[in-house]
Amino acid sequence: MNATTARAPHLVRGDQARTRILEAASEAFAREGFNGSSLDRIAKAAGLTKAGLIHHFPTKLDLLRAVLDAREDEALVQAGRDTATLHVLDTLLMVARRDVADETRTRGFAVLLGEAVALDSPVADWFQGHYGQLTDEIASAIASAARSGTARTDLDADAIAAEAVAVMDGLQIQWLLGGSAEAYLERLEQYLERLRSHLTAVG
Amino acid sequence: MNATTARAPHLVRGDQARTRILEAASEAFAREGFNGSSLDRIAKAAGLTKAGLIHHFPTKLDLLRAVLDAREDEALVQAGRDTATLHVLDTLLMVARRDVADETRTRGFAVLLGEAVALDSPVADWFQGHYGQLTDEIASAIASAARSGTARTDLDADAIAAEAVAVMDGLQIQWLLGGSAEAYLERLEQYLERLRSHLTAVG
DNA sequence: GTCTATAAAGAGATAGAC
DNA sequence: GTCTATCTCTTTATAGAC
Repeated sequence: MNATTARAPHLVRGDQARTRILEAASEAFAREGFNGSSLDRIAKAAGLTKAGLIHHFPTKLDLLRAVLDAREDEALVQAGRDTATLHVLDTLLMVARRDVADETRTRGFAVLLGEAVALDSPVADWFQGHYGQLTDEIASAIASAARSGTARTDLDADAIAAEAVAVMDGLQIQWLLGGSAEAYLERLEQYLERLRSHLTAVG
Repeated sequence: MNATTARAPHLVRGDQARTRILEAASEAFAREGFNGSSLDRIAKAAGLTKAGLIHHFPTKLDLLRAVLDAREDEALVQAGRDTATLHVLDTLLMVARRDVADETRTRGFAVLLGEAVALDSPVADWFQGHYGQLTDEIASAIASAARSGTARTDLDADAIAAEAVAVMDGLQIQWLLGGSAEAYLERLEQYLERLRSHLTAVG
């Protein structure tokens, strides 16, 4: 799928420096953003010099793209997902719980998302793809549930999916800006419950 | 309230350079973010040199704070707001419409918000205050409506307010990342209608 | 694959003339 | 209030040794 996951498994083990760099970069982005961070500091944190880092990632943008690709939301993409029923809503809550458990990574991506909103961002397309995939997955699950009689049929699955993703993102911002993780999860759960009621109510 | 609005009206007219700088900075932040922009380019866009800019805003951080303070969400804060009834929901839609009408400014603030999520951001407190004021206003309106019998009493006004703000922010991100402004407004309206039904339904 | 050394450019901020 | 000139520091990236 991407550069990271496409690498043969037997090569991953020998790639310790690359992994250390990616982790250090993710932390740096969470602390200072992409534009605010420097290759020198990231390299030092990863335990090598800037020139050593450049050997693995020729430009700073290459490093950013590698960090993004290394994420890839497994929670929804990998096996175990249920893309045909309203259990997607449960999956969303699981994704949020994992985000809370790994605050640094989540903060890093939130910062990168913010920077990607800038007009000339070179990674806007990455986030567009990321969001498109997520909302499509949710929307198709809702539509599928409607077809199978588990949900009402008089609703706009795309709009509902976009709204659910929006609530996740918006509440996550509030959490990262100083709110509590508990409030984040509680409010998301409360919203999803209400959404489920709405989706299963008789039209 | 802040440095900008506190300035006496008769002085505003003589402050053309300051105004031009703030506008140029807002545009620059929307294009390249805070960390990605430079005082030199902002100054040139405002029609003066970097040293001339520094005369008005001693440091880059001073400039950022001035841009933030120059916003101040009038839509909810100024006269005309209705903080005691569920008309706050209509006000939220009006705020979104104004945001759509001034995309550059909205994008600039979305980018700055993203950068503020970074751990060591010096303006995180500004956004905390901004969000706190907005959600408090909405929450108190909902609570007030509940007391007066216009809304049910068995709900968590703070949670609902936070959720509404989250939907606005999340949908706004989707719009700015490449979605259409129409979808943003339609989906927000759809959510607010459903929320109103929920708030006024019998508990 | 990692290093030292260096280039080349750009950043924020200061000093002082006008 | 705006300018020119400069300082100082940091940045990304390259060259070439080991």
